Amino acid sequence: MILSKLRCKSICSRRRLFYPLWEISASRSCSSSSGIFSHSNQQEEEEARLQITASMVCDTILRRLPRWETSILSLLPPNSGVFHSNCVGLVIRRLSESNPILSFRYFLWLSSSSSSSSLDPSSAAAFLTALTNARAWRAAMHAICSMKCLTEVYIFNSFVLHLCKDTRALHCDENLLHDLCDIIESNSTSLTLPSWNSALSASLRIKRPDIFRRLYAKMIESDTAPDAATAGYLIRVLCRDGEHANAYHVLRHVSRKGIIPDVVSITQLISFFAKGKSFGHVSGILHLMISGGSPPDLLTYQAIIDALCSAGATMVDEALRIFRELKLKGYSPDVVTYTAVIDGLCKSRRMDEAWLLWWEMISNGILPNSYTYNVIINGYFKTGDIDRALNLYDEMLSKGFPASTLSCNTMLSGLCINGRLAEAVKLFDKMPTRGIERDVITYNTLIQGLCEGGETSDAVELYSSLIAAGIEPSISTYTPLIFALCNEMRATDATELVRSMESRGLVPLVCTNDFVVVGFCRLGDADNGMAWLSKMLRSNLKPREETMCRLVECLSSLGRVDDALQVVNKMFDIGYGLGSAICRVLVSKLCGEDSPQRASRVMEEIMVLESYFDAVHS
DNA sequence: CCGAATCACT
Repeated sequence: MILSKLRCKSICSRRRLFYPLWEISASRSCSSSSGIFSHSNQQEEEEARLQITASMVCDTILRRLPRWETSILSLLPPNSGVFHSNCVGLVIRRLSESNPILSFRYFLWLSSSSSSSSLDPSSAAAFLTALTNARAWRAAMHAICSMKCLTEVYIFNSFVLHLCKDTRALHCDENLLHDLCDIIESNSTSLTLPSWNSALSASLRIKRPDIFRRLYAKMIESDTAPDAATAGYLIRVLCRDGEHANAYHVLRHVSRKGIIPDVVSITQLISFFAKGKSFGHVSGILHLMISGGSPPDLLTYQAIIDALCSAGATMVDEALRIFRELKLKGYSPDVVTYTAVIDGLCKSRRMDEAWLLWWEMISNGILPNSYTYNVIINGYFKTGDIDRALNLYDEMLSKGFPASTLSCNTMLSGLCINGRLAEAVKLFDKMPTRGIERDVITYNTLIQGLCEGGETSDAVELYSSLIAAGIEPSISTYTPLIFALCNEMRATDATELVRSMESRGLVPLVCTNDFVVVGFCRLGDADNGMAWLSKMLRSNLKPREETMCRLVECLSSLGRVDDALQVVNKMFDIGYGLGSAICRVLVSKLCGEDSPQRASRVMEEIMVLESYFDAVHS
């Protein structure tokens, strides 16, 4: 509060306070030479007088009289030397020792009341050091800006280092680092490598890639050679901005010079490539780390194992291989590693192996946490082992892991897929009374359960309460509802929901369109079926073969042979064949009509197209 | 003292 007022005031009256560097050094050398040799009485008296004045100034300020700024001038006439650089230096140093904030207030007063005072380099250094130690960052930055020539390089570096370590301050005042960046950019004083790195790391911590880039550009411009830490930060900022390819290039580039960034940064990059299943890149980076003498750590392997486990059942064995290798190499997998592997096994429905690993983990002294419980409960539910799932859920609660939105979601889905709808609904109803928030997944899970259990109207009602609860629906909210409505001869209601989706900016799944087409066929509404099919084709969506067959069937049963043939043509365009069942329906339809010529023409056409299709595919 | 993991999605 006080500081911000002072800041405003000083911005209005920013004056040149200090002599250029050469003047200061000239006056210093002059006084020191006169100190050794002919020390005249006059000079001694002058110095004594300045010391007395300085003491008076300090006393006045430290007594904290409410308006010391005015009292000083009434106490001390200008010829007392109150603005003399020696006096100013003495005051600044004494105040800096006892109360840095008062020293800053004095500094501001000085700049607004005298245009001719100066601060010698050692006083300026003491002043800045005191402000730095007091974490008075704004004050220190203001002082640095006022002193056009920076005192000592190491003082500025120490200021930057300390400021950049103070993450809390950087978070509280979002512009702090930005303004520091301004100072660094406008200053010719170059920073040392550790200071550059700490500033880069700070801009990463407060999530300001823009500042990072400015700092990095200035660093390169100032000819400071980056080191491994710099490269690590650069890789991190590129990963954060989604420029993984560039991050990879940086890694390759610096590694050729023998620089290997820190494991954390490289792990972020590996994690990205692993999630994208670019395992070639992953192994390349691993080799680079090992040959560079900076071997991957547990979290690096964990990222790879996790990606392999999420990549599908075929990759789980590879994850297991790495997991075993990791243990042989002497790493101790932690609860996260075990959870990832157990999850992979659960997702591949290999519950026996998952259970073995669960016990291996416990016998290694690692206790399952809420994540571990959730993945294994989910696994047992998926494989239909409801009792074990329920037992483990109770065990989890008894171990002190509270029920959460996520664990309830797991339970809901487990109960639903095992046909225990009533219990799922009961759990859903109890959630708010137990203080557990329901999220979009909670609703989606139960909506899907109700739809699959034939309780479509309850599901639609649940959808309304989701909207009423102010929760934003997702694609998975609508998909099962639309599917169920189409199955239950309510295709028109389903299209209503498709429109709601689109009005919310949600793009329906391709199969959702298929459902709608089939839904209209069920109703015998071939016009709407055709309309939705052509909408799909216009949007470049590929309908399923089954969907198109249904429409052909529907059209022919209505006697609309021309339309049916049009759909058949589209099917051939896409590359679908024509099932013999559809052929029979079409032909019998045509033969049943009173135009045998047309029937034979159509048959011919079908045969030509079929043979064309076979030719293309053989 | 860092950078990790679990639920829904036909």
